[in-house]
Amino acid sequence: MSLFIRKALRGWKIIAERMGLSCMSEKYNLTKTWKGSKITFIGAMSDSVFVSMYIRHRTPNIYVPPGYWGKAELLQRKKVRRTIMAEMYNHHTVEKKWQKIWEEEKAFHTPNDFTKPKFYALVEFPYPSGQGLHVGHPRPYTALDIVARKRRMQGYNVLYPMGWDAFGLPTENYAIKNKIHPKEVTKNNVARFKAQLQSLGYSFDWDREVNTTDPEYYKWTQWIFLKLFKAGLAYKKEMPINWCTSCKVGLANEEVVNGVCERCGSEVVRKVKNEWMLKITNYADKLLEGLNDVDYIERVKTSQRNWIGRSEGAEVDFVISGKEEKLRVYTTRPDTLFGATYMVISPEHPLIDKYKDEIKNYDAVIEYREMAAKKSDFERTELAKDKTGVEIDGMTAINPLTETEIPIWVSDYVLMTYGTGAIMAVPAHDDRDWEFAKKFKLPMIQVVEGSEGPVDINEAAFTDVATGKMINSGFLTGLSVEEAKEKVKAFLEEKKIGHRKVNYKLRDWVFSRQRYWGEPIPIVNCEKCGAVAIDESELPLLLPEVESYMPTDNGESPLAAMTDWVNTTCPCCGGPAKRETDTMPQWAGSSWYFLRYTDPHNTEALASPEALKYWLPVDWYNGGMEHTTLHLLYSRFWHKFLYDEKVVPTSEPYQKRTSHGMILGENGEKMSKSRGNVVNPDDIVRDYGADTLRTYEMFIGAFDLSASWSEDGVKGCRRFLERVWKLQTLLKDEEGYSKDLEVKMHQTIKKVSYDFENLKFNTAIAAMMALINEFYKKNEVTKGEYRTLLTLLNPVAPHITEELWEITGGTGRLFLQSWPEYEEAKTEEATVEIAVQINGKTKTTIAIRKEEEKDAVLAKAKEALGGKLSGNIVKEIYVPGRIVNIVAK
RNA sequence: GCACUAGUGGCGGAACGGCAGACGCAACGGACUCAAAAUCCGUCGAGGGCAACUUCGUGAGGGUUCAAAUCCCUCCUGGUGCACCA
Repeated sequence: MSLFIRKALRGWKIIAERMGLSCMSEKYNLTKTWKGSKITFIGAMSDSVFVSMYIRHRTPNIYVPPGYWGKAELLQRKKVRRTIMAEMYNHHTVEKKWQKIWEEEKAFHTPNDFTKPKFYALVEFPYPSGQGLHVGHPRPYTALDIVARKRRMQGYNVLYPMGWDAFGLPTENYAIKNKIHPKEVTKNNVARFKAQLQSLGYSFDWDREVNTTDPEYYKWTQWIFLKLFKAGLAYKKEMPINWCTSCKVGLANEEVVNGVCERCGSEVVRKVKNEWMLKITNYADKLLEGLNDVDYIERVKTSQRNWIGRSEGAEVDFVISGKEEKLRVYTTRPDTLFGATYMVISPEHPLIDKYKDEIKNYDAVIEYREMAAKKSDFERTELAKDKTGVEIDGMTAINPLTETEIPIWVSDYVLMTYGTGAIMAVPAHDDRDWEFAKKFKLPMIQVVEGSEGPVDINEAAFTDVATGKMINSGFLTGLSVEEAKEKVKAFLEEKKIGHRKVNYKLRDWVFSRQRYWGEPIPIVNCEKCGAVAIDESELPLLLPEVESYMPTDNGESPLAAMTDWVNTTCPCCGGPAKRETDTMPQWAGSSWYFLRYTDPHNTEALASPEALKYWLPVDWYNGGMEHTTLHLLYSRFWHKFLYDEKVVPTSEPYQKRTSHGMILGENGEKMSKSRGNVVNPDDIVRDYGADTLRTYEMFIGAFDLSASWSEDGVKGCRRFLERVWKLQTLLKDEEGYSKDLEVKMHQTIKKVSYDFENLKFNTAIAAMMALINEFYKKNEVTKGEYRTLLTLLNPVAPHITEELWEITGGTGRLFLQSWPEYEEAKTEEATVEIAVQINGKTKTTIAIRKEEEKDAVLAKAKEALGGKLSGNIVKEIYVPGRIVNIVAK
């Protein structure tokens, strides 16, 4: 920045201050800079007016040096003042004023009035990160704030709460790095987040604020864990887990993203550790069935179904040649059993060790196993194209149907964690087996043909289940695939060589974390009694104060170093015992927080039965797509468990689930510090106001799709609100709607009401913009029209509309008014303009009354077409009130 | 690879069987200004015509229909999720 610009900037700032105007950030002084030889210099500004000046670079008569600012000031002062007084909206004062009033009047306090109809709106509570609020946060919050405000106006008792999902790694990592207690870090972050959210004017009931790190809260998280433990759903298991080399914690499968740690991005390796597990798989069917009774967007249901991954198949036992031993496989295609030409077991399969003496190439097999173990799950699954494997020398199996001897291979494309860790390979009808067989030149037998006859299985595997017909399959030949599946399953069961089996992709939830900043697991390990639950009366089991939050290299939690805390007595036998030092994952606290909101200060229970009965289920839950298979599934699992335990009255926690799209940077990329495209909501609130930010984020595009930020778009929304503000100058004394705008008013009420409930906020706002354009066209607006507009807009822009309501003499508070009603009959024009088409191409339009008969309309249409109509009329179509189409040859 | 989702002016997006481009942004022209900003009025998919008008146009190609951006089939491209799940 040149000295000249800097001086000029200072000059404008002084002028602005003298005029009693706040000054805009320097950022905006520099946004528009060079334009040909000009510098576009935006100097001081009022709260809304950019008082700017083009200074022709190096042109003395236009360049105004600081000494001449006096003159400029005079010019500016007169004009700007006038504009501001008469027309301009000061968001600073108005927003502050109403936020204060709402707080004092406890405007959005939610009574537990069990006699009124309820509406429970929920947004995912944020993780209070050190970065503060992201511009993406307000999108879902504003959306449901709109719905909540509208529902209040419609007479519902609305619960719209907010809280903090505050346990978690980033806080702990920050604490370690900066030597501040995580508790302090959390406190600061929460304070900042709260202030930021409050500056946006949300109608959250802050009386019900919850925080997962509050002992009064996590007491109940621990209580639920004890219930799970007592029900046998929490168990400890020695198992290979995903181990993050950097965080030194075990991760749930769901937390591993592309083979690296979701949190830190470090490599994830397999490591055997004794971990707490939750048996979510016990609820797989219930979680699946429950989806039929809820109103989730299809995308979410599909994701959950795919994640649970239920498949119906059969387990089949293959006899190992010359032994009693049987090799059990799981298959979804038992119908293709006649085509099984070899078997594959996973490198970790116990059969290998059991028969080590008989496997002639044992060393080669072990070498292969070690190679596979080095690979992370990511590599093992990623190298899809290039199959690897070793044939077991000295061991074969017998196909139970064909009784032929087939080889057994070891390959890492078979996973020990799914099914039985062994498969029968049918290369003719499975893509993976086909690739493997091609590579190792293994035989293929076609047992299914298409409806058109045989297909060439040398080209690709034939996997069409719908049209396939069995061939070369003994007693199955001639059947359809579905028939064959049934028949072979029955056969297997009859001969006791196999049985029906349902399998799931879903795995149990790894619940342990070797971390400090989480809920302590309320278990005591006794040498005599094993893992014993502590007594409920001892809850909450407080997180002890520690010096160091550093994870230990041996994978123990930092809590392990606290010997005073660790050493205790067994609640069962009274002997010496040690406390569990692992903590719970962040997902624990967020799995039930919506229950606590219903009765957040209850000390006797996680919430009173009355409150739960009244408020549940959550009527509308909005959150990110990224939580569909983690948080959303976990919390449904906990809820279903609590339902079985008769703690909660509903089997599903959320009646309706919607998802919002991401807000991307101005360049269309994800916002991130490294890309330098982060927008801070504080800046937008300061420069344009909370109402503008809210309006903009709702107007930015379809709610469920991602959208790119645009500062010009923000200005457009600001302009809209200012036009609403300035409408006061056109206000007429008349009540009610003027005749010529009556239809438009009813249409707008209908559209906005519908759109707010259907996530179409962008078109709702567009409709209101169109409405005020009508007022401006007429150059007047009646009181009735204006008040309806303000009411419709209030959920989106609560501050400015409340102020205008007061200015224009509205009684009481706007947010307490009832939602405008429309009459269906009045949403339609008496006369409509319809298109007249010839052969589907629009030629002209005609105006008709909507009740006019088809013949009359057609006659009118033909008259309007005049000479354009030629040839023989074949057909005449009239869609009432829509279109006339004349088909002519 | 599989699943889901999307592809429409200079841009964000409307319309989701019935007049494509609502609404907003940007741009351009005009009014007001010494000037600029702000504001207000106007133009704004492409081609052709002095004009009234006309032809073409919703990723590509086919199809269904009186009528397709919208429904069906094949393909291309982007986004998201999952990933050798037998």
